[in-house]
Amino acid sequence: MGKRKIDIKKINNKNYLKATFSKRRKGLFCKATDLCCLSGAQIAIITFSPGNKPFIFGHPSAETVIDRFLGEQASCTTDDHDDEGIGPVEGEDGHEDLEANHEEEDVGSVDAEDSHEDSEAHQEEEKEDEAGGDGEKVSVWWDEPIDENLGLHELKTYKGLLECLKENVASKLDEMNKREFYTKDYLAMLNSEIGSTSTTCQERDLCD
Amino acid sequence: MGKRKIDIKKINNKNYLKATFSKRRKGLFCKATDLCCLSGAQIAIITFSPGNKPFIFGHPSAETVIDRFLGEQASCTTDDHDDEGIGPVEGEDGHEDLEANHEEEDVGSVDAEDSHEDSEAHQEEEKEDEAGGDGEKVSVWWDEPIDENLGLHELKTYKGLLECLKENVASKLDEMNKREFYTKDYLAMLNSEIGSTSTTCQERDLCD
DNA sequence: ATCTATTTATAATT
DNA sequence: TAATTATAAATAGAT
Repeated sequence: MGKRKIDIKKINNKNYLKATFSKRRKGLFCKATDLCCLSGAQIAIITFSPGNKPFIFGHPSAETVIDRFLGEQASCTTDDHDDEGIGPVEGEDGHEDLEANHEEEDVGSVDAEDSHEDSEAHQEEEKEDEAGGDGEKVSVWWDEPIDENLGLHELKTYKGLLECLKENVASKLDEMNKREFYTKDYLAMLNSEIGSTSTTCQERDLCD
Repeated sequence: MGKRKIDIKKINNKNYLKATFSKRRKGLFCKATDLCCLSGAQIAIITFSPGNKPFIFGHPSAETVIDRFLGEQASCTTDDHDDEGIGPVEGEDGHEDLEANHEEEDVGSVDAEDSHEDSEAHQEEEKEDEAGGDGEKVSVWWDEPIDENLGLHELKTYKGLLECLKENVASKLDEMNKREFYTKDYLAMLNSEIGSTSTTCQERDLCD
């Protein structure tokens, strides 16, 4: 998908690696967003970059999906998970299916494509190298100031994101309620304000 | 990317929904595979289809990546995770970064694109609908019979997958060792045979 | 499931 | 590091 076909093998040039990872991770998250919006599927993507920084995508939230996964795994493994009942499904792919579920869950992919942040929230090895620019941060897009350089298009997108957020928050609270989730001060943050009405994240074209 | 541009909004037609989810999930996993192979990133993707069936992708394995994520979250949340210390990183995106890491981790994305299986392994609602064909299953591609309609190309791919598998299995065992993982009878299955040598999943073009 | 017509994603380049 | 552009890929619609 570029000016030239490339072999899918490890990139060694660091700059190229960095550029490629960035572009493709964005593309991957966009694809996930599209898939969520189109099908209403719940998706979580956890990536650790070559630099070992986490990039997370989730609808309705990464935790929700992960927990559901771990929960099902656990219930398959023993009878109730206790500590680390991680299970079978593996680094594979190649299932095929899809059922019904019209009505029930709508979409609402929450992710903010272009915002730069600085990294942190990790205790391991971190060695700055080169190609300065933006680090990253495990923070949330809705905390970012809005103004900046938002065009009409971005504003529509932002609106869509907020609608998705509302939906996600509602679902998350529901989830937390049911499973007595403890997500740090996440709850406190979300407690502030939220309605829980309609749905469908239609205006959401981060992937242009 | 089709004969016509479509709006990214909830699909209601069940057949179309099913077809679209299948195609796009495959595309998503392919993208993830490529990204893993190109950058050596660790990626886990958990999806619950509209029919609430799980489709998992992981390199080196979904559990490895999830566990790492939860571990880091936990260590950020309190000081050491105890039970469910899920944390902050949310349904967002928009980080930017990438470090060095030449040498260290090679790629080895294990997933089998085109293999059909039947679903099961879930206790919830399951209603067969229409558009017969392949159901799905939380089984593993390497259990599938090989012969079928494999062309030269597929065989090369398969070879690559097996190499990746070997690598992943080695890493998984290592992981299990370190963390006393209990993964159902997965262990038993893997115990059968495995070397642990080289690496790099070069022949891996499931995404044609 | 296969097959195109098109739309997207993205490798190179600036 | 953010554009631009030429191409390779992904996929919507149809078979």
